[in-house]
Amino acid sequence: MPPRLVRKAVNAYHHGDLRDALVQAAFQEAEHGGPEAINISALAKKLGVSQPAPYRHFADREALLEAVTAEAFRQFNVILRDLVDKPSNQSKLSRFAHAALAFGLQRNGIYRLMFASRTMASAPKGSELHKAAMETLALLIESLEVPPVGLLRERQALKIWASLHGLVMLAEQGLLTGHSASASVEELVEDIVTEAKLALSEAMKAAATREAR
Amino acid sequence: MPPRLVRKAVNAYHHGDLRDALVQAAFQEAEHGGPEAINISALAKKLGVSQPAPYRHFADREALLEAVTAEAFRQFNVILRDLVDKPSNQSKLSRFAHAALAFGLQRNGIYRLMFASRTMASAPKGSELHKAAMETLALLIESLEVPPVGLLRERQALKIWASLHGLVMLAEQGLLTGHSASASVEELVEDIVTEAKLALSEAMKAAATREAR
DNA sequence: AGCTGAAATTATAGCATATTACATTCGTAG
DNA sequence: CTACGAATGTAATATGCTATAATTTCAGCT
Repeated sequence: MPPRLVRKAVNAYHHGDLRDALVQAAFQEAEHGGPEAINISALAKKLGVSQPAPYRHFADREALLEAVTAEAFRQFNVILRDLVDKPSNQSKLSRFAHAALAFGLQRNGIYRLMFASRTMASAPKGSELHKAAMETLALLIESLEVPPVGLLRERQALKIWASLHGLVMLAEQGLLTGHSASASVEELVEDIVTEAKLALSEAMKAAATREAR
Repeated sequence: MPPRLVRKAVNAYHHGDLRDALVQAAFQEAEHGGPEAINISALAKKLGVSQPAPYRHFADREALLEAVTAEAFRQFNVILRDLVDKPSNQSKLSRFAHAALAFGLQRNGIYRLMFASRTMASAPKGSELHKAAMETLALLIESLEVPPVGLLRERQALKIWASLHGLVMLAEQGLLTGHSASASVEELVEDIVTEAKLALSEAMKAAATREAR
């Protein structure tokens, strides 16, 4: 990220830092209504500038969404980083999982922007956005608290990530309320964590055995 | 579904069965470009009717999407049903998983319509759409090939569904390509199936023990 | 033959994205 | 301290899509 100079200029004509204001305002909109709720015209009106003004800072709507998504990942990663670093009697993985779930469910609009819009999908592999998402994965891997053994950790992490992400998505879509009284999402997450730990230790054992041959 | 009478009338003014034609055409569009690609005006032009004509059959764009999504679930369920019924030397679950993954990746646009658009999320619990989705879950449960023990099957099924779904979504978003040469999606699915079977048999054993006390 | 309702049509409103041409301000080099 | 160019804003406008209103066409019934 280029460290965009923040200008203090507060006068009628020049906004001062429209770019940042747009990202913040768009973030708020997405928080409630998801990606669809981000409306350039409405944002411009809200910030007291003309409709075309935002286009001075973003090539198109998609570019704004990209910036907002990057900001979202930054916030998400900060939450997870704090949580992985903080000592606790629960396992790091368990805390990671529940935090990710909570974020996904409570900050639903933002989550969809991050993981269920075309924005991420069209972000090239080396982009800031993609790197931010990979940072999330790195945090998950760290939360596994096992030494690197080949690609084993990465692989387990991907499966856990998929599980958690899928759970959030299905819950959002109202698809978890199976036939009768079904398990709560929280219980399912706890299950996932437990099973993942089991699978991980099994895999580590197997790897150690192969090593010792 | 009411069995909508299909009118043969083929004349310049009345289309004959515009409703169905719209659903089919919209399905095709979604297949390539996803939900966003469904454009009422364009569909009308393509089918040779005026722009407002579709509104005779669908209250708004969302209603059309809903119908297309229902059709998508119908097709998905047919595929899965065939596959679960057909005898094979692989496990039903394994075939289910790979088929679901293939559908999700190859028929990406349709899959997003089904699982990653607001359409499903806003479908009420008793709606045709919701029931169609629950049918998918029922098929997954069936593919587990275990007797019903409390809500154990359902719970496991939900976790597997979440894993598979999450995997498809992450793959679509280009988020599975971890650091170095990462595992292929197919391998991850196979892992998931294996771990699920293990967890399931463990859970069954535990349940049997509780029972015997 | 004429009535009626379903299914179209034409015309039009409204809104959002985006572009173009013009205006204003800011920082800075002379 | 002033002139100038880059940055940032405005006004006006084109385009595209959703949606509604008023009107027309046509098939089937009586």
